[in-house]
Amino acid sequence: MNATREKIIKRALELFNLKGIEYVGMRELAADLGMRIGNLTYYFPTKDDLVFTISQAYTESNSSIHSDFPVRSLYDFLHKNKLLFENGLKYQCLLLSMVHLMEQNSRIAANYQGKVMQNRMSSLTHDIELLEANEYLKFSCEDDKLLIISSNSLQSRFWLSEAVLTESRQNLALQMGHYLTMKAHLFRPYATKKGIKDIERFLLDLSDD
Amino acid sequence: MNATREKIIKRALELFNLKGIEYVGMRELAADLGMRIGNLTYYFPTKDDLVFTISQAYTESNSSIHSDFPVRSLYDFLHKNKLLFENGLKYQCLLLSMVHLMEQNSRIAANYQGKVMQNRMSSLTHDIELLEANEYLKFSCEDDKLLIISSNSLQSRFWLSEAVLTESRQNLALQMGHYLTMKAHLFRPYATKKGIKDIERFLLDLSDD
DNA sequence: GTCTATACAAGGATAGAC
DNA sequence: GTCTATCCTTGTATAGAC
Repeated sequence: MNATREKIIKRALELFNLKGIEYVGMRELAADLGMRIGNLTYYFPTKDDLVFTISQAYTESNSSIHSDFPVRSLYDFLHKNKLLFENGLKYQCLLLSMVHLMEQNSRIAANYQGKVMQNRMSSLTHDIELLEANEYLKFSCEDDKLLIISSNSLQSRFWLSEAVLTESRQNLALQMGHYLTMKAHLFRPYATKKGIKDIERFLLDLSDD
Repeated sequence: MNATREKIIKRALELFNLKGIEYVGMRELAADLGMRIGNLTYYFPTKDDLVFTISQAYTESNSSIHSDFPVRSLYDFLHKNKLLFENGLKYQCLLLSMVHLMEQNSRIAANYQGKVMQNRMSSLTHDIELLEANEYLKFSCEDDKLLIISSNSLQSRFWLSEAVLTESRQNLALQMGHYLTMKAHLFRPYATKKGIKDIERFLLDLSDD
């Protein structure tokens, strides 16, 4: 629990979120923290190490959300997604540079393509199948189920990227509600009566915020 | 119609698609073309100019598709989307760096946020409303329509990014069918009987390829 | 263990000789 | 139209002071 190290991580995340990982230089970050580059590289030998550390914090907080909020109803599922979206917003720099990080930062790539991606997919599949078993969702064929999982995954990963094309990096929080509504509507066609009630309750929550 | 200029554009697009715009240096491109950097900058003063030129070719080819293929049925719409996906694949480097280009390349940003984005949205809205009028689609509320437009837009922009996270940059063509199927399924819940027939015809086309 | 100073390589950009 | 030389910025590496 090194104080300087923690301060670097905290401030780096702030600047990365504000301007984008690629646009914050190590010298700039060091200057902002009132230290020299050499000192920064003492804590993080390379920029990739710093970004990897931040990415670990992100995946860990995501894991906590998954373990802390078991999905029993469609409402639970949508609510959990709201928490995941909020967490994504906190680490927006990672989601906005996902493709590049996976191609450039070998530690992130190895970690992500290893367990992170598998966990992500299996927990999503598990949730959907539980909602089907509990009669919140109903699929007319297996294809529908697989494709909703797939398009849900895409939407979760890239809503922030889409939002940046409309608004600036600084106003993303304002658009979150729209993309959560979109997610709810993705599931609506496959919802049972019970499921629709949950969706409407969730949408009501959103309009209250 | 300068031959050298055209050769540069052609080869740049190839290398950018292969490795990503950010990972192909001007020196590397020059060497590949058997010329010096200075000569390259004679034709394209900055890398941004080169990328902007490529982006113009992309938006122009997209516009042609829109004007050459008027949408009369849901099948037309899906087929047009297939052509747009194929064109996106040809210019994958742009779609894979969209967010960064919009934040970094001021000419692309100005152009895109000006007419390109408006055209994109208005032609999509126009198509959907025509399909509704011709009874291929039916929406129970206005919200459903707006949200399908929105999520369709997101899917079109980021299917390639999602594909890269699963496969390498080199094998994206293989995944296109999956994302076209996903698109068809996005519209399925809102399709009339007539619409469903079109969707099934389109899916049949896909499985033949 | 913590930090400064400095050097090196690579990439984009620019001026000017031919 | 082509090429050399040079500059600036960014990531990275290392020697050494305290």
